[in-house]
Parts: sequence; C-alpha cells; structure tokens
Amino acid sequence: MDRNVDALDWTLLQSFSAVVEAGSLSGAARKLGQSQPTIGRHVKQLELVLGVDLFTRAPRGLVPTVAGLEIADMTRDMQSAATRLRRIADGKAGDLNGTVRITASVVTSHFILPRIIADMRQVMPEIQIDLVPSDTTENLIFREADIAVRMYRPTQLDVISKHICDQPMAVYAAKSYLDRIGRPETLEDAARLDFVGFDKSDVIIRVLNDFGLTATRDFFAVRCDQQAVHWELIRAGCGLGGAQTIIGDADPTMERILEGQLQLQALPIWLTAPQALRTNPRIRAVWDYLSEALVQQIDA
Amino acid sequence: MDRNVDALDWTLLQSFSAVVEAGSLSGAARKLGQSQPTIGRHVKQLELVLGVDLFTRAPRGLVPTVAGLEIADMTRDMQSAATRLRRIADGKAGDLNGTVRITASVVTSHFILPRIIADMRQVMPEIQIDLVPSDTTENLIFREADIAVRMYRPTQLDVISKHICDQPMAVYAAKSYLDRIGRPETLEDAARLDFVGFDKSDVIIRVLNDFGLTATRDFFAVRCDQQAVHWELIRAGCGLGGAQTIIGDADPTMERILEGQLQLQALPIWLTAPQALRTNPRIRAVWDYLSEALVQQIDA
DNA sequence: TCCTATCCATTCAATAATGAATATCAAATG
DNA sequence: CATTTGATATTCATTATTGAATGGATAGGA
Repeated sequence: MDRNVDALDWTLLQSFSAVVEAGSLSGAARKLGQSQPTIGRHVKQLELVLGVDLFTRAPRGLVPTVAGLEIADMTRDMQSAATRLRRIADGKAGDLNGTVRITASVVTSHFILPRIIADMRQVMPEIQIDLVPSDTTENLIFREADIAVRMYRPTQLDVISKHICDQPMAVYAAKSYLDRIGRPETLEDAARLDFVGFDKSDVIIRVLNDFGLTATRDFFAVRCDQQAVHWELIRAGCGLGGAQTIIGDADPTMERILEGQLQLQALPIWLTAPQALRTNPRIRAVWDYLSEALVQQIDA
Repeated sequence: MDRNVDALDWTLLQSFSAVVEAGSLSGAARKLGQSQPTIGRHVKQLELVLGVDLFTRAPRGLVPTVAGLEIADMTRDMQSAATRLRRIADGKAGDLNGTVRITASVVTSHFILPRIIADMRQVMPEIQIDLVPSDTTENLIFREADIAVRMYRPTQLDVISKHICDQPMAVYAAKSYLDRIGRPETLEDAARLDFVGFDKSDVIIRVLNDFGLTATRDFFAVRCDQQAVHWELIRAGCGLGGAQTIIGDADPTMERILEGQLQLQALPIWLTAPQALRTNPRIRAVWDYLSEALVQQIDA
C-alpha cells in the first residue's frame, strides 16, 4: 500500500483532467497556464502512483485508454464541483463582473435566446454570457452551466426553479410545400400529407393519437432527432411538423396548419439553477433578467 | 478578472478540504502528509485568490465561515470523486490488497454485519473493511462507501444493485415488561399497551392502521429516531416495537408478541454499488461474499 | 496557579517543481 | 517530396515551494 489514499495530489488530477479535455499536453498546459513539461510530468507521475496507463502516446496528442476514460469521468465531476465552487466564491465576494453560463435546449438557444442575450448585454455589459446549447439529460445539466432554461419541471432536489411561461405550439408547413401539395382543410386531409418526426422520441405519435389519427413510426416521411434540424426540414418543405408559435410565426415562409382543429399543448418554460448559487448576485441578475425577457418574448 | 477560472490550483482546494474535515491546520497536515506551515499557506492563498474569508482563526483550530461551509460542500464532492477515482484505478491495477468501505443502516451495522465481517476477514485477510454506519439519504450514500447495504430498492441510475433477501419482522417486547404488564392475547389487548415509536417516520402508524388500529403520533409512549436506540428502548421495557426477527429472536430477554395475528411486512435487503466500481476485483469479492452471507444469516 | 498539550504564525535553509530551450517525431500541405 | 505545423521528450538553470525549528497563545488538568 502506497501511503494514504488522501495523499494523492489533486494537482495531478487537475492536470490529467485538462489533458483529457484538451487532447494534448500542450493544450492542457495553455489551459492551466503552465508549461508542457510540467503537465507531462504530472501525467507520468499519476500513472506511476495509480499503477495504470492512462494514455496511449500518439504523435498528434495523447489518447485516453479505457482506464483513462473511466477515471476521466471522476475528474469531470471534480472539475464541475471546482467551477461551481468558483461561482459560489465569486458570489460571496460580491463581484458583479464576470461570466454566467446559460444552458438551454438547442432550439431555444437557436431561435429564442440570441435576441434576449443581445439586449441583456446592453443592460448589463459587465456580465459576459456563455451559452451552452445542449439537450443533455437532466442530472448533467449543471455540469457546465449556472442557469438552465428547460421545457420541463426539474425533479432534482438541490435546485431552485421557476415556471416562467407556457409557449404555445402549432403545426406548421412551408408555404412552398403547401402550394405544391395543397392546403389541408380537415384532419383527414392532413393525415395524408407527409410528417416530419423525431427519430427516438414518440411525442408526436402520441399527440396525433390523441387527435384520433393512428400513427406509427413508419408514418413519418423524414425523421430527425436534432430539434433545430427538425425545424429546418419542415422549412425546407419535407412536410408538416410542430413548433413553438414564436418560432413558426416569425418565419414568413411558413404557415400554420388547421389552426382551429389541431391545438397542440403549450410547452412550459422553466428556469433552473443550483441552489448553492442562489446567493451569487451576478447569476441572480441574469436570472431576473431572463425571467422577464422570456415572458415578454411570448407576449409580443 | 484574475486569470482563467481553470487556473485555480486544486492543491489549494485539497488542503482546504482537509482543514475543514480535520478542524485544524495541523490535523490536515498530518492527513495529507505535509507540514502545518504549508497547509496554512495554502488556505491563506485560497482566501486571497477567492477574495473570501474561509475560516475564523480560533485558538483551538480553524472554524469555517458561512462562505467556507458552502465552499466545503463543493470540495466534499471533489473529495468523494477523488476517492472513487482511486478505487477505479486500483481495480484497473488488479490489486486485491486494500480497503473496501461498506455503509449500512445503523441497525444493520450494529446487529448483523459484525459477525459477517469477522468471517469475511478470515476468508479474505488481504482485504480490510471500513464499516460506515449511516442512515443518510440515498444520494449521499456513496460519498464515503464502495458498497451499501440498504432496506430499499435504490432509485439512482449509476449504480448496480441486487435484491438479496427479505428479512422477516415481528413485534417484540421485553419479558420483564410483559411479566409486569401481562401478555396481550388479542390486538385489542396490545393496543392498550405502550408502543415505542419513531420520532419523524410514520411507518409504524401506517402499519398499525393497516391492522385496524387507529394510532396517531400521541399513541406512542416513547419516540426515538435512532433505530439502534429504538431497539434498546424496547429491550429496556418501554413498550412494544417492531424489529427484524434475526435481531429479536437472538435476544433471550425478548419475546415475540401476537405472533400469528400481527404479521409485519418483511424488510427487503438490497446490495448497491456505484456502477463505476463494478470492475474493481476487491470490491467485487466483498460484494459476492456479502450476497451469500446475508442470505445465510436469514436462513440460519 | 503552574504545567502540559495543542494549536497557529514566522523565519530561513534546503529541496522539489518549474519552464525556456532544444531535439525529435509524425502528419498534413502544397 | 520538401516544408510546415503541432505534437512529445529531455536537459539544466531558475524559481517557488516546502518543512524543521521557534515563539506565542490558549485551554484543560493536577
């Protein structure tokens, strides 16, 4: 047994973590503000202490081994704790200058947040914004972000959250597509047209079933899981598809379908942040701004 | 802005973490195998970098400030990730020697595990066992342990788990108590006796209600949330109370009550471990041993 | 009240970690 | 095929970090 477990120097882990993320010793050295030989030594020593090879040395950089990848999962946890620690400390120090990281679904990041962030920057120029578009699972949301904009109520315990608004949804199609195919006047008409679906999720199928239309996975003409691309497929005239009205109505090339007959359920918008960051004034400021801006965005 | 966020040296955090746990610079230094001045400097520099006071210097040691405590939550996360990292690496290195940390409820730790662990040590003397009795909430279980013995099915995602057995339960009372009060022959008789309850949990109340006895919180003569103490209260003759038969039957001063009429639901035993540790042969060995031993314990 | 044990801060010599410079290699580029 | 780019290892002087020793201070016990 080689000394105490606690005696494992965290500096080695920090360097290791940076190498995994950067993909090279040099890159990691730049990230950490240190020199390449130092990082190289750290990695070498960590491999020595743990008795495991962590990387295979390749000419273009270091590629993690299987063991290296598993260990990287742990250092990622440490990394996210460390960055959050920094945020907490910043909050205590009362420093308003700095960065706030916002994560949101890809679609929201694409179509909704840019304008809001642009305005926010004018009001609070001392706060920089990092936007992280991501459709990752719930418990990984805060690995890289301070505030999350999500379409569901969070179930985690250590977060504060607020229901902002409900975004209305509607079914859209490209005008060019409708010109070619004809405009459906009844649900049955629509059922004969093409639909753009999701690859994995069966949300759309369930919605259609609710309206009395039998739909299976084969029902869809085109499928794509990336929601932003999903919308582009609809825009390009691949068929019908659902979208937030705030996105659909803003696009002059698009047209609502069966407005009265096919009412989709509104999408709830939740703002979420880790409990520990509630005292950070900078994050608080962005939170408050987003709360208002997202509502106005809908009303407009 | 003071340099990059990533430039915060993890060594400082490690020292800080050790100081919080040890309660003093000297203690932390011993833990980490470093000198007291070094740790002191690390803490001082961390306070400088973060711009926050982390401790109030007291003559008997360092007491964390409010900010220090919040930040300690984060370093605790890092700490647990680091120790788990060590376990993963040990597994990869194929080293069977070393320690396995087991956590279990206070009662299980007290009455069931000691014998099993004693036997296990004879079979696998190269493996040391740390036993952590704890009734903490589910998602904190693995902060300090490799394997958890729990009385419920785990709901976390990143764990492997196995249903070992179901421990029969029965209602007990001290013989001396029954000699004094008289032995109840019907449920109604029993309802007039004293019960030992839990302070917060309302499990017992619900069970009694299921048997047609109306019970409220006031119904109990004595209440205590520490389950091991709860059992001692029953042993001391404070009243009736439920317990695993394996515990109750082993005690000659205790007696089952209303054996046929008051059948309590059996307590499931689950073995749980973090997914990431499934490849660690040492932990695997203990896991396998516990799986068998816990079952035999019941059958015997 | 004095003694002891334990703690933190400071000093300074010794040590360990660092980085600039350099050699070497491999892949991409024209 | 030669060139450029970006990578890793190695060396050695420099720098920063470290720890033994010391002093001061406090709480608990005889």
